[in-house]
Amino acid sequence: MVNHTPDISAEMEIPDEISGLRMTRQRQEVYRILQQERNHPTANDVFMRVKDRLPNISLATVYNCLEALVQHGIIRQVNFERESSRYCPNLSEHGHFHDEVTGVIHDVTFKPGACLADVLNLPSGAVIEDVEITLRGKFPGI
Amino acid sequence: MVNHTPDISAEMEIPDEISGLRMTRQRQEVYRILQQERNHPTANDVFMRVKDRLPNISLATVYNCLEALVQHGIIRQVNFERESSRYCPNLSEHGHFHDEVTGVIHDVTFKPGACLADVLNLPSGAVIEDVEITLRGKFPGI
DNA sequence: AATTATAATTGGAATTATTCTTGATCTTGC
DNA sequence: GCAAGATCAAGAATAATTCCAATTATAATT
Repeated sequence: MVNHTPDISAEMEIPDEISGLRMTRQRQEVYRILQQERNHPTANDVFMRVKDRLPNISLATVYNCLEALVQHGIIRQVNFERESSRYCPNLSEHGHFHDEVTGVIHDVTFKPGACLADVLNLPSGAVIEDVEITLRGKFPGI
Repeated sequence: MVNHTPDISAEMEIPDEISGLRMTRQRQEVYRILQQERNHPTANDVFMRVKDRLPNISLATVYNCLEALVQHGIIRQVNFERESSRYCPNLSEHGHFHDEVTGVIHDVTFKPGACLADVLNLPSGAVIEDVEITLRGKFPGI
């Protein structure tokens, strides 16, 4: 499996193709922003940021690019309640902790060796295609 | 804690008040439908069903009732991807398995004694207020 | 290199789920 | 019974997202 772990530089090279997806200029720039903004931006966040480099890009294109990247498994789409979808370049299996107070979203990794089936009574015979674990809470005290 | 486990009868009595929420006729009927329809209906599903008994009820009222019930911890709201919210009278901690083929949603219970913190690296100091676990997949073959 | 075919992008309109607003109606405490 | 407050109905408004038709870019073929 190819490793898409990012370089932080704004000028990082992005290949012409990733996982079979032709990386057009727009897709490159959208992807680049996700690599830089690790705070789970919404489509609109990406749109505003990307306009610095592609002033004529449209919001529809941002949605299209994000969808293409998601479809090809290059990024992940994350939903919290009914809020706008957020996007995440972290492909390793992980959940999210949503800080109610600050709105910040933290990635939550699995403990090594941990397996969901140890904790849940999965329907027998079911093949799990995707798992979404979302925690909501806060950091009390200071 | 009070046990709201339901009776299946369409004529089951619903008290005038639950958890401090005044149970108006509309709220009673909405709640009754959730007790009967254990398949995680959407607000619109509830709306269509409830019209049998309250022909003049509006969709906005169904939304209001559902929200009031959720706010008072009488039912739970469950979101899958960006689809319509669904509602669930099962208050015990559980997740959901969403069958991609049939669209059916199965409750997924925790194994006795299981604890999320055994599996996840929770952010230290975080107090978890709510957990949402959603699985998507299918039952292959017959 | 020109032509054709295919895919991507734009901008705006359309859609969908949900919330808001306003006035009417019901409930409850006095 | 009456005032205050809560709830309800109906439709308008909103927000996120998708759709659509026209244009542009890219790739494939001659």
